[in-house]
Amino acid sequence: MTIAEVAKRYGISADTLRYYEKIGLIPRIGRNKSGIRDYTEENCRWIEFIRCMRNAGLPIDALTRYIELFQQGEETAEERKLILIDEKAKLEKRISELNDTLDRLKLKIAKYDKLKL
Amino acid sequence: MTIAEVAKRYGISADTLRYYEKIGLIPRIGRNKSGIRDYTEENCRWIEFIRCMRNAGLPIDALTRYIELFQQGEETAEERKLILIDEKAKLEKRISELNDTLDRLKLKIAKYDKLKL
DNA sequence: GCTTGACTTAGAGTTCACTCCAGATATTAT
DNA sequence: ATAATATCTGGAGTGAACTCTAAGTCAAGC
Repeated sequence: MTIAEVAKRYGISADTLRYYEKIGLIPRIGRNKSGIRDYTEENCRWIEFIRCMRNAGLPIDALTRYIELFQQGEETAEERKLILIDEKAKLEKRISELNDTLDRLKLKIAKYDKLKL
Repeated sequence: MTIAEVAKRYGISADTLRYYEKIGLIPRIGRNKSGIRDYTEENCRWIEFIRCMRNAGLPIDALTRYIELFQQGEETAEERKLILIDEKAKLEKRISELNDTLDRLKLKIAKYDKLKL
């Protein structure tokens, strides 16, 4: 799959795909004989996963580390799992904060309601 | 209250407090006769509110607009309420996305569990 | 009365996460 | 074969949200 196809599929620019590869946020993509990237389905699954995690605010450094370990093979599975557990805890905390802010927003709206607006 | 005291109270730098004032994210703070900011309790409540909302990702432009309207007086209450309702909807959507990502993270961790790690 | 330290302003600098550009090479259409 | 289009690389540029600097003012302590 070409970079343009993948870009379209996930709504990411080709520049961003190259950038993600450069910083190690997705694995190095294979090239054809003339040096042009050819994305596999597995590459696509990574891209989709990373997009989702980045969108939820997971830090780039945790994700690059995760990829790095993944590429080192099976013996890094435990460390990878620890990263996920750590990020899960942070995300739960974040969601809880957002829920608190949401409650506050609802309360403020309720005050405007009382003014019959 | 001086800028240093407020900065300490909310864990924000004095620079950030001046910056927030400059871009209209908090109201203009009154000065004493020698031009030095003197924060009232009401100013502090704004700062705390804005901090909380910014932390939840509410956009600066929505918040500056909210402040602007607030300073225009009671007749802007309805428009202010609409801003809050709009941001509440966006925040609910965001929380729901984060919950989806959290589920995905849990699922991935569960897979590592199955490998007895 | 002089130094020290907190404050003021305008504006420059920093970091992050892209986003764009220039120049080169490759593929596709005519 | 030529023109148009897509890709490559390294590196420069961008916008958001601060963060820092310089040069100056002011009150308090010695």
